[in-house]
Amino acid sequence: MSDNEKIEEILSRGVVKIYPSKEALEKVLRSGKRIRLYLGIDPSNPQLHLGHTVVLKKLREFQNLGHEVILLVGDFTGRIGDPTDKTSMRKKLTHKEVLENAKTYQNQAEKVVKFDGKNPVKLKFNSEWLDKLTFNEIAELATFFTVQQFLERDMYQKRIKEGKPIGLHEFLYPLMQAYDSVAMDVNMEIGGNDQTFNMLVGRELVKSKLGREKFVITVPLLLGTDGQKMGKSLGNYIPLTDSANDIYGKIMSLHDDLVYQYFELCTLFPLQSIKSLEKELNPMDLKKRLAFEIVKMYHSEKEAQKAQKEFEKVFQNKGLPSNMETISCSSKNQNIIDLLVKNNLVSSRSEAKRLIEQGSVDIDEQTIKDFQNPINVKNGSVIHIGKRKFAKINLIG
RNA sequence: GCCAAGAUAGCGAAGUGGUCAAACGCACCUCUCUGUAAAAGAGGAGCCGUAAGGCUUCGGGGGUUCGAAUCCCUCUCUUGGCACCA
Repeated sequence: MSDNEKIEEILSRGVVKIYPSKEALEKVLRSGKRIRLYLGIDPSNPQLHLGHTVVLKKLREFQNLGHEVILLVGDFTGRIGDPTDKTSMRKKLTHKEVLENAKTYQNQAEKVVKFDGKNPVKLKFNSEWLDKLTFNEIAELATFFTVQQFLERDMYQKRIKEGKPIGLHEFLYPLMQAYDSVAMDVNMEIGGNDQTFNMLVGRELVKSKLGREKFVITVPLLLGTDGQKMGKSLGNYIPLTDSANDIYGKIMSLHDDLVYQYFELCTLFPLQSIKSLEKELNPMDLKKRLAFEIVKMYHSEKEAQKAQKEFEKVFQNKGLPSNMETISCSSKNQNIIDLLVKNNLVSSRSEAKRLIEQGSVDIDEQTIKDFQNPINVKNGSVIHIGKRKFAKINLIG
């Protein structure tokens, strides 16, 4: 692929919008100029999930082209709390916690961007300059914007309509984020679609203070595995720290019509190949391919193969997993409820009964229907609860 | 400081004296089916008890009542409006 083709792909794949325009940015990139760009990250939640990788991947592409990439830890802004997620008032992190979180973040992000070798990503903290600002300077920054400009933001409009509060400090947040761009003297910022407003405020400020352009690229927010907005309460995201088997399984639980999007946004698979695969394979096989690719990225090819075999074995062929928990019991005759509760396979006796009544507990392929009669177990018997819980019995004594 | 509204299960949100272990939606769990931990369909969802039944839950505490998520008092917190800002 020529550089120009690369640029074209970078500016179109997994991009929602480029400000001021794709053409303008393209021109700069083609000129061969090395630009400085950054991504801001939130240090209060260092647990990365697949959604975060979309923007990191974009960052990596620019890194590969030789541009200067900064990962900015928002240790200062984190204290204020981005109004974008209003519900959780963040607790103030200590400097030590911030450093630890940043490290955790870095360890996970390392799967996507490089922090070593030539042209490594630089890590910065915005408290470095935001801590030093005086009230005087803050007030001066504020003169560049009007209340109307800020109120135009959808979210605020919505809250006004609903009679919900808007904290004054929430107006300060975009301002601080904007100042980051000035302080680092960047040419570009990349962020999720939800950050558009904040990033554009930065663009304004760079224009006013430095008298030049700051480009902004917004990338799409990855939808959760169920096709809804990814969210904590929905339990529909995939943490990068998940085991290979879990990532594989969670991808397999993806809605069929999200598969292409995940390929596009989460893998390095060439778009053309995805399109042709889409025609060749049935949705399940295509999804398996996707799961494989993603596990490969965050674990290894070997792990991916293992995860795939395991999935086929356990879920497609209803077999037993290769590794399962072992529980010890001392007698052949067991009360099934006691056995489940004692070994923490279920959380309460009521739950155990419920599961048995629903026919979800098997021992050696035999469904347990009655929780009153004692059951017979052998050494090596396998208890299977629901879809995913397995335990092997180790008979002692 | 004053006035008002509100606090219900993981989240959102009904319920305004007994039929409320608490509707509904989302998430969750199970089963059936299948091409998958997909979709679809069916069911479940406090705890203890084989069961009958019992016990603990609707911000905290106290009260009224045969009986309270529901009424009263009080406290805490959230929010809106007003006032103060000499």
